Amino acid sequence: MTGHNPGMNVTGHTRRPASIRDVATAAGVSYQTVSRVINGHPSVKPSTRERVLAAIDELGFRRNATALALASGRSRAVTVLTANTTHYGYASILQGIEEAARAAAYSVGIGVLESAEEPAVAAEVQRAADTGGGLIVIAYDPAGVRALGAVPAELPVVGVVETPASPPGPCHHTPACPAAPCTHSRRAGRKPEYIQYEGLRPAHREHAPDAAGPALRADDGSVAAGPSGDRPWVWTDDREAAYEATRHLLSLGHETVHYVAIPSSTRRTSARTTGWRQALKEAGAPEPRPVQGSWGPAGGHAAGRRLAEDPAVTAILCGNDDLALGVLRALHEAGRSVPGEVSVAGFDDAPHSAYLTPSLTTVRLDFTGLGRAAFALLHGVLEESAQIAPHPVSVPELVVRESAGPPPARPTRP
Amino acid sequence: MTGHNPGMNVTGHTRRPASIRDVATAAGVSYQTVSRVINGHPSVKPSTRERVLAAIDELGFRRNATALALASGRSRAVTVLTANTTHYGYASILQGIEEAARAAAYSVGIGVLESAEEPAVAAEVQRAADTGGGLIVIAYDPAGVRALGAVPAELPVVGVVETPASPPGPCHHTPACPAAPCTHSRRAGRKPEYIQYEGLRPAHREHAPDAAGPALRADDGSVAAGPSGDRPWVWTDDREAAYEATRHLLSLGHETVHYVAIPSSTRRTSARTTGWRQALKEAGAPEPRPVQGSWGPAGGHAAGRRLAEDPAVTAILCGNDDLALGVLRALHEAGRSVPGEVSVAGFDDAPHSAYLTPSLTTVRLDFTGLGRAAFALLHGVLEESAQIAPHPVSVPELVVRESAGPPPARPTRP
DNA sequence: CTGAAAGCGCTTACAG
DNA sequence: CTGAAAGCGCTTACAG
Repeated sequence: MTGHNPGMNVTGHTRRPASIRDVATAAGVSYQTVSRVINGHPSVKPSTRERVLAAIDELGFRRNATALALASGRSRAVTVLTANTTHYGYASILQGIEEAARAAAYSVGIGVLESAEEPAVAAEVQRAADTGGGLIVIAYDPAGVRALGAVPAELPVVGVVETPASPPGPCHHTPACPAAPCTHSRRAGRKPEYIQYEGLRPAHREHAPDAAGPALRADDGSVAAGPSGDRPWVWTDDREAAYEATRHLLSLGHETVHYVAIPSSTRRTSARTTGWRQALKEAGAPEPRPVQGSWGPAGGHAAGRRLAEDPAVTAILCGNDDLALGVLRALHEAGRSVPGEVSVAGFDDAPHSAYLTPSLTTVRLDFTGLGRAAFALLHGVLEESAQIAPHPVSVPELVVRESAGPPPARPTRP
Repeated sequence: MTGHNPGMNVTGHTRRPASIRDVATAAGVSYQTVSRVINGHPSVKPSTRERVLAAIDELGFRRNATALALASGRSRAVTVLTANTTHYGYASILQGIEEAARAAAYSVGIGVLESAEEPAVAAEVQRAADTGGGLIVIAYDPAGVRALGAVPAELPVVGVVETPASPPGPCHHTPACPAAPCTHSRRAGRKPEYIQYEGLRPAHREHAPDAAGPALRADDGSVAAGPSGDRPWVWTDDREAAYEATRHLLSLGHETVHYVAIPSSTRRTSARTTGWRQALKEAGAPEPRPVQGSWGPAGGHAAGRRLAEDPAVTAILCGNDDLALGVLRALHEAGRSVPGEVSVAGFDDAPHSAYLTPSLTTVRLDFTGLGRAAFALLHGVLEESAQIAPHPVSVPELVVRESAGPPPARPTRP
């Protein structure tokens, strides 16, 4: 009886939850035997196992997760570090992680990166590290990228990244470290989809302390040094998706396609921007300057106002659906009809996009699948026994709706 | 050296994080003294405190949260139980909770109630209880309401509820339990907003084991037996907000207002439905049957199609903005102009609502403020020292935009 | 197959 | 003001 937590109250009901000692007493065995039973240890006589199980049931025993974590050093917990929890993509990734974590009996915590400043990010990473378990960081923005970089090497982490550090290609297994398994890039269908690189298991880290491990060695033998360092990651091929969307707009007859960009995770140009640019180049279309947007509709609205002033603009690709919503609104305010005069396409296929007027042509991305894949990867790093089942993430898919069509019959440009 | 966690690696760097014993050795004191320093205990000689602090800094010591939780029984953690993490209201409440929790150095976990079936809900509550700390349950739907009801009495929990169990009114302090403080209902401004009832602190629970504690005794002395039982809760006054929105539509000249409902948290009619009905009654307007919707735009679309067929319908209030989006789309498909022929109003003021065409008249609700308030309340229950600062949640506010206007000059009804 | 010991990293009384 | 002891509820070797 420690005073602050008496075992019983006046009515004689147990107050403090039953411990393995309570179960042991009830079953007439030592508490070590109870431990064996709850851990599925094979060497327990069936009859005593029965008695223990009965006692567990009777007392409503639940193993104390805190004590388990302290004694064993493992914690069956994952915390998600992210700059945002409400935008469609972020929220869906979080949802996918939670789903998979729940299925694996992991608890999931979240930590929001409110600032992208280095000290604040470091503090948030520390906080997450303090709670124990593994980390998943959504590195779609500068705060996330910095957080991923600030994770101490000994912590198990997987990044959800915008672009892998190295061009995707088959892994080169390093003979020097035979114990480090390497998951080859997996592609579902023809198109590149997402690639899982399995990081080195903690036990083998010491064999390959250099920044770019074997999993990061690209096709051509060059060593990548991207934002995600040597940590395992998952991603969707945004570049490819933007490429397809731009080609679709071009195929409708537009001379070129303007682009309203989401903020990039790094100083360099984003994957979506790259894909858009590539399609333009291949088609020999003029390449307008991308308009910088934000994440929300307000940014799209501002960008749309500027674009609406230029009569030469007949097609606009937006970095996400919220941006597209703002663009649509700005075009409406400017009296330019969609898709009659201007075509608009988005990115993500957020839940509201199908119900807009006009409904939005966009690219569907499987964010929840991405979240599940991220967890599966982390799970594999955390538990030797957990096998990383190939976790399919569906390929980005162009969804054609009302907001994009052929350009005006008689071009408005002089 | 336990084998699975050696203190050092080959290069001589510390692998295992520093413990208070390491700090004690470095500072030349006992580890109990280190404990005193990190806990801000007053009786430590300034000079030794200095030395300890220096050692802490040098070793990069961070107190192990798991050990702290096990030894002290307190855990500075909150887990949020919710049926959904992506809808605007739910996601925003979660955001508010996380914000406040982070400021208080609490970790936040989430558990999704995927099913509303009793066994699944109970299992999820158990899982959340296992992780330790306090609970916040979003009880806007049957799954959440059941979860709130399934929380064991000894666990600290606050509910975010649709409607308080009893009509809001001043608390009746119970002289029999003088130690149980009771926070009086707080109103910001004229309109009812949200009320915080502070539950009994754990230490005093035994004095009032009856289901309805003093905090639940309503104005008239009747004892409430609502969905949230005797737990503290927070809420926004949806009834009042729906009442105002309906009155606004009526004031525009509509003969009556149709209603597309979100699912209710209980079998009884929802707070929003009640407010709508009350406004109609007061105005002597005919009361159409509410159309049952879901949470998303698809439900609104289905409801909108039916309402579009009835030429007598000139005004539609929707249970949330996503529903309104679907209704808007259905009206457009049916060739009925908004607001020319039909007026539409939503609920929530989701981020996209201002950018729709027509932009949506709606009621702005402060969900993040509600989340912060929920955490503040829990914090007060968890820590004697934590003072529950009056945590203002802004009053629901009608936002008038383009989607609602006067009815057609010549009524379309026969 | 099962029990007794030591330990995970802390805190909380209890001594001095 | 500071140290030595016992304990939180488990697990992991170590005996038998």
